[in-house]
Amino acid sequence: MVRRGKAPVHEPTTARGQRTRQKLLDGAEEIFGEEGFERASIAAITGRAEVALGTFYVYFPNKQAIFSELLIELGRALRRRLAEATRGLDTRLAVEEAGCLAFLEFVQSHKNFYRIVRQAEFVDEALYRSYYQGLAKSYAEGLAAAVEGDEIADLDPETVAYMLMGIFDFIGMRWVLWEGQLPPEKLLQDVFRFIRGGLLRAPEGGE
Amino acid sequence: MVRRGKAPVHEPTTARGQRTRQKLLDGAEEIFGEEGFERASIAAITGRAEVALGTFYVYFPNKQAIFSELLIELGRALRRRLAEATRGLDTRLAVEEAGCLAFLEFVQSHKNFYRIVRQAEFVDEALYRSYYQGLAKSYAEGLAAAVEGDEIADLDPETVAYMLMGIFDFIGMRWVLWEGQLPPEKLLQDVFRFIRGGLLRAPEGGE
DNA sequence: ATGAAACATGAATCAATATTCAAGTCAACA
DNA sequence: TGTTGACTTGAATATTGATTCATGTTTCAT
Repeated sequence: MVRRGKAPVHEPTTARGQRTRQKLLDGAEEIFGEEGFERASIAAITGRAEVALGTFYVYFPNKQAIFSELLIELGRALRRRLAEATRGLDTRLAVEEAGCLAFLEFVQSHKNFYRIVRQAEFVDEALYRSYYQGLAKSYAEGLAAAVEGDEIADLDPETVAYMLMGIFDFIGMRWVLWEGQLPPEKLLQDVFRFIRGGLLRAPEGGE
Repeated sequence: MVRRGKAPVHEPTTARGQRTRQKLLDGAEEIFGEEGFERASIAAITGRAEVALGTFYVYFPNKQAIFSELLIELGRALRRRLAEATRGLDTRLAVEEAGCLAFLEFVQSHKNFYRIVRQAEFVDEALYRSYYQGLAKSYAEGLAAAVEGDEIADLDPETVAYMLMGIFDFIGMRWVLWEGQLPPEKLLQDVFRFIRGGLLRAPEGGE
C-alpha cells in the first residue's frame, strides 16, 4: 500500500520534542490572549516559541487544535486549583469564599484566560459549552449536597451554579482583567455578603 | 487643489440610502452573530442585505465601523427596553425582577446579541468596556438610591451591578442562548429568590 | 424634462497567512 | 562511528477576503 506522505507525528516521544511542544503551547497562550484566535498567526506563535514555522505542524494538525488543547488544559488547571483551594473546608459558604478567591487569583496568574475562554465560543463552540457545563456540573454537585444537608436554601443547584459563575466571571472581568488587580478587600466582602444572603434561606414573599 | 478620489459618503441623505444602510446593518447583525467578526466576510453581509459588494463602502469605511455601530445600537436598544420595562415600579426588587425578565426577552429576540457583545472584546475593546461600564453606571445609580432609602443592604452599588449583570448574562447564556427559550418559571423564581436574599440586609458574620 | 448629486455595481487589486513539503540536523544506539 | 528515526527548518503554494475604483443607474430639485 502506497503511503502518500507520512502521517504527521503530533505526539513527541523524546524530551526534546516534549519541550518544543510545550514552548508552542506557551507561545500560543500568549498570542491568542493578546490577539485573539483569528488574528493570531501561526508565524507569531512559532516566533514567540522561538521555533520555525514548520515545526508547528509537527505537533498540531492545525490552528484550532492547539487552541482547543489550550482550553482543555486551562480548564483542568482551574479545576485542580479550585479543588485544592476548597479541600477540607466544612461549610458551603467557606467553600464559596475560598473558591471565589482562588478563581480570581487563578485568573490573575493566567491573564489570557478570559480571552481564550471567550474566544472559544467562536472557535470551538462545543468545547466552549462543555467547559462551562463541566464546571457547572461539579459545582452543582457540591451545592446539591449543601441543600441536602440543609445548609443553604433549597434552590436549583445548577441555576445557582450558573449564577455564581456569572458573578465570579464579571467580578473577575471588572477587577482582574480591567484593573490588573484583585478587588479591594472591602468589595470582596460585599461580594461574599451578597452570596451569603442569596444562598441562605431566602425570604419567600415579595420584598 | 486636486481632490484625489471623492471622500466617501457614509451618511445617506435620501430615503433610499437610509433603507440600504439599514439593510446592511441588519445583514451584518445576522452574519456577525452567525460567523463571528473575523469570519464574517463583507461579501456575506452584502449578500444577506441583497446589495452589491461595493455598496458596503458607500455607508461604512470598513468592517470594524459597522460592527461598532451595531454594538452601540444594540446597547441603546437594550437600555431603552430596560428603562421601559422598569418604569414606574416602586420597589427595587420589583425593578430587578422586571429588568431580569426584560433582559432575557430582549436577548431572545436578538439572538445574535450575546455573540456580538462578546466578539466586541476583540474587535473594539474600548467600546466593549464602555458598553458594560455604561450599563453598570446607570444600574449602580438605581441601586445607590435603594441603599440610600434603606431598601436594600449597604453594599457597594457598582459591585452589585456587576454581580447582577453576571448573573443575568450567565442565565441568559444557559437558557436563551443554549436552549433557545426562557428559563422555566420555577428556575426564574429561584433566580429571584437568590437575588432577593443577596440584596436584602445580609447576615454579617460567617455562615 | 434634465442635469447633478446620490446611490449601486462587481471585477480587479493586493496583502495576509494557513498549510505543505523537500531538504536538512540531532541524538542515541548497534 | 554509521544509521535511523525523531525532530527542525523556512521557502513556496494556494486561498481567502478586505478594500478600491471606474462605470452605470436612480432620484429629484429646478
